Parts: sequence; structure tokens; C-alpha cells
Amino acid sequence: MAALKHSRQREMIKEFLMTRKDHPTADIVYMNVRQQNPTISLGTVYRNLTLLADIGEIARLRVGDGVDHFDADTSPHYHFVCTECGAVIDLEMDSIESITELAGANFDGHIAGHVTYFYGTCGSCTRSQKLS
Amino acid sequence: MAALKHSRQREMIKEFLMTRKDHPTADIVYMNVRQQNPTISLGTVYRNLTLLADIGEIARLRVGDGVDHFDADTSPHYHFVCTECGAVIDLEMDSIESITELAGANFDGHIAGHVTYFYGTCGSCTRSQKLS
DNA sequence: TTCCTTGCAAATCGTTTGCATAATG
DNA sequence: CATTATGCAAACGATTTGCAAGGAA
Repeated sequence: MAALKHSRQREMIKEFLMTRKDHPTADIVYMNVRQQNPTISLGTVYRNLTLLADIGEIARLRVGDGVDHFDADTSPHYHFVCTECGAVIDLEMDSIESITELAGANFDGHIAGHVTYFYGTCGSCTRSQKLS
Repeated sequence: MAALKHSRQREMIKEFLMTRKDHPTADIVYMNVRQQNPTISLGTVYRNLTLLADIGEIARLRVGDGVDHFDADTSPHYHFVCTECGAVIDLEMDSIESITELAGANFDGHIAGHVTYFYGTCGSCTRSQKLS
């Protein structure tokens, strides 16, 4: 259980993440944080994102596009991914926690939770499709 | 819309996949199909798995372990992933299709579907944990 | 003969890691 | 001082791709 020391880089990364609601990737975090600290390395960004996710201070999102996204909002909520523009958007919806019980009903083993995300076309992509 | 020609390799890959219910990865498909055709290449396996998934003859599964799994069963059903042994298992459960409507209720855009998988410990891993 | 498919190897891409140095407690 | 964190670059693992040769329609 390593004894976590404070680091300016980690702080910057977490702070940047808290200003964004669009679930940036490691690379986007890197490009942005680099504007305040031009010598920060991509490795450091990855290391800290992984560390923060491991201790539960941020969430790592996998939405099928092959790149991890990160979210400073660790409260339970679901995401939508636009298949047109790739945007990852928070959804406000009623709880669907009950699906975990449904899944466990006929299952020999223990179900701890589920991963779910929704996909389709976001508002602006839907509108531009209608024009064409 | 390329005019798809018959290929022995593609046939072997699909046939192998149909014999398995454990959702093998590309590498496992490769190792197995190679026993019947030792000169088949990994690239060919990847190309055909991607092609078959694109035309809907098989399904590509992403369950968060960083490796794609493939499933010859394209009927709608859900999967469970064991966090201990990595097994990917079919679940028999009631439909949860309704969550797509729930998600769309307050959403500006069009939700086409969702991706969901469950995780926890499978039957045998649950039992061996109890022993220790 | 057209053009889809293969085998092979090299290339990509996101992410991780080893190492020497710097920063923290 | 003991240890954790950093920057850099090299290494990784899964997957994709360019290319010349082979096979199907």
C-alpha cells in the first residue's frame, strides 16, 4: 500500500479533469496540462490517471472506441457515445441498478456489477443528418 | 460493397467459432484453426473476424479486458465476465431492452442501443474463494 | 482476367515500463 | 534519509496494413 506523496503534476491532472464534462482521453489531458507545465511527460499523465482511477478519485471509461476516457465525476451515472462524432455525454436517467439482480437470477456465481453505455447519434449530429 | 468471394480460411474460422461457447479471442482462434491449416496467418484471422463481424455473421465482444472476444451466436443476449479467471459466460436473463427507452427519455439526440456486460466471480471461482 | 484473399512482415496506436534523477515527507 | 514521483525513451500487446503472390468467379 504505497504511501502516496503529493505531486504538482497529479494535482494539475486532477484539476484539469474537474473542469471538463466531456470525458477526455489521456492524450487530451496531456495536451492541455502541458500548457501549464510544458515539461510534463505523457508517461506521467498515464501513470497518474491510472493511479487516480485505482484509488477511486476519478473513473476510467471504456466506450468501445479503443481509447480510455476519464471522468472526474465518480458518482454513479451512465454515458452516451455518439457514433458520428465520438462525443461522450453524461445521461440523466432513472436508475437501472435492478438489471444486476435480473442478471444474477439464474446465474451460478456472484455478480458484482455491470458496465453499460448507450450509443446512437447526439443532438447536433442528428440534426445535421436531417439536413442531408 | 466489395463482392465477397468464398475462402477456405474464412469458412474454417467461422466453423471453429460455432463449436465454441466460450467467446475466444483472435489469438485463440488462430491457434486452433492453425491445427487444421498450419500456414494460415494471424493477419488472415484478424481480417476475417473483422469482416464476419462487419457483415453481422458473428459478434465482437468488448468486455474491458483489452482483448476482443468473438461469438458465433448473434442472437441478443448478455455476457458475464469473471474478474478472477477472465471467463466470458453467456447469461440467461429476462430482457432489459427497456433501458434504452429509459436512457432516451431526457436525451437530445437518438439512442440506437446499448452495450452491457456484467462482472463478478463465476461459479467455480466463487467456490474456490470460499475454501481459502 | 478481374479482383478478392492470403501470407508475411512491417507498421500503428494506445499504454506501460525501466532507469537515472528530482521531489516529497 | 527513505521513498515516491518524474522525464525520457524504449518496450509492449493487440490489431491493422502494404505488398506481391495465390485463388475464386
